[in-house]
Amino acid sequence: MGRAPCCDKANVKKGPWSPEEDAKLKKYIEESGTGGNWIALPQKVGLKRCGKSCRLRWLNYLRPNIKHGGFSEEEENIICSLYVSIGSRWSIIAAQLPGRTDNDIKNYWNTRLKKKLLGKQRKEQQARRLGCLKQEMKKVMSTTGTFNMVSLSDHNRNYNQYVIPTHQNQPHIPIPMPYPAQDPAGYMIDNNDPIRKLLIKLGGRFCDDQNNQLLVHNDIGMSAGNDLYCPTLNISPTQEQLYENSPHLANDQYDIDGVNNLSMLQGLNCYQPVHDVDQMAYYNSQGLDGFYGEDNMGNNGYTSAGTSSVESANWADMASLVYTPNTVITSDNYVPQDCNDHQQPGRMLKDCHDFEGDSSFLIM
DNA sequence: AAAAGCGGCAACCGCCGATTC
DNA sequence: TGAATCGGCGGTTGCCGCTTT
Repeated sequence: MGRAPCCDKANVKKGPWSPEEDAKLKKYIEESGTGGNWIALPQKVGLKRCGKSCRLRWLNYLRPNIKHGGFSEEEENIICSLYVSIGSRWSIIAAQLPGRTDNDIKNYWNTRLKKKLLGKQRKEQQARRLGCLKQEMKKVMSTTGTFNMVSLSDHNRNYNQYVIPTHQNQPHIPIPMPYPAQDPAGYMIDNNDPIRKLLIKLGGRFCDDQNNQLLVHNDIGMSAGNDLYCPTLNISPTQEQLYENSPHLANDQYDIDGVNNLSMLQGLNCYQPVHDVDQMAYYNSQGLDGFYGEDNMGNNGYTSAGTSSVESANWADMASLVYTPNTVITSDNYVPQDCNDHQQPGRMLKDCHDFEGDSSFLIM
């Protein structure tokens, strides 16, 4: 048996709200409240609207202290940081930005931030390719004394195989972003950082929380963002042990069946906040290689549906902006737990192929 | 000047969990 | 206990205004 509709669709007005409707709804709610029943509200107010529509209008537009547009740089940073950490949980992100609605943030991300990030990525990639092309031309000229397009394309093809890894060749092992190593003046989050607090609340732990490093064993099929794990130990706790360490995982509102919790936590590991959008792109200058270029499906940066790669970017794609496999392991980001010595300072993370398929990860 | 294309954003849709009966 | 109902959420749609051709 299907679910009954919340309202009589035939007698309900749709589309943009008129100022009169806004005024009616606002006046009623300010004087009488919602009464805890949105479905019955339109009739009381005298509106031919669906209750859900009233709720949405109130929450997204009419309620007091709503801010529209003009996102500050700080707000952008928070959105980006949280997006790569917890994905498209707009209501949670909105809760960290007073006056902002989840709808606003979602729209802002989809129309501005996503493109801003990927657009910068593409520019850098093009500049890099151009530089390499020039180098190759010089090299060919200096060795052969002459130059033709055939030799260039041969060189360039080899070069591309190295520089632009296909999805198939990309290792699936991210690493803590080496902020202190690469940026000594880097942004260090302290215990009062609101994002840190939020992520801890959601079940994450930080590497400086040394007494409470939390290992999560993911033996459940990985979904979006499944690349995000930091292999650490060969022995992983059971889910019961996990919940024992972190009971809120077992009973908070996000714990649906264990799968969601863990997939959510996959985005929380190695969490580092970003200063700004530019910095995100900077630290991941190779994170989207192949994204705009020809991928191993021969899509030339476009999906078969004709959607641009910008549009098809998903949570995992964005997360890859933060966790780059080409990160060099340093003494600062080296995870001390034994990984059969695969993670050694001086090695690049992409060399740690043996860990593909390992399903343990550490919340850093 | 008009048509086409594009981007931004408000609003809708449908699913899911919680609550009520 | 399970069906009905509601609230909340994220994804998607479609309108509208601006820009480009």
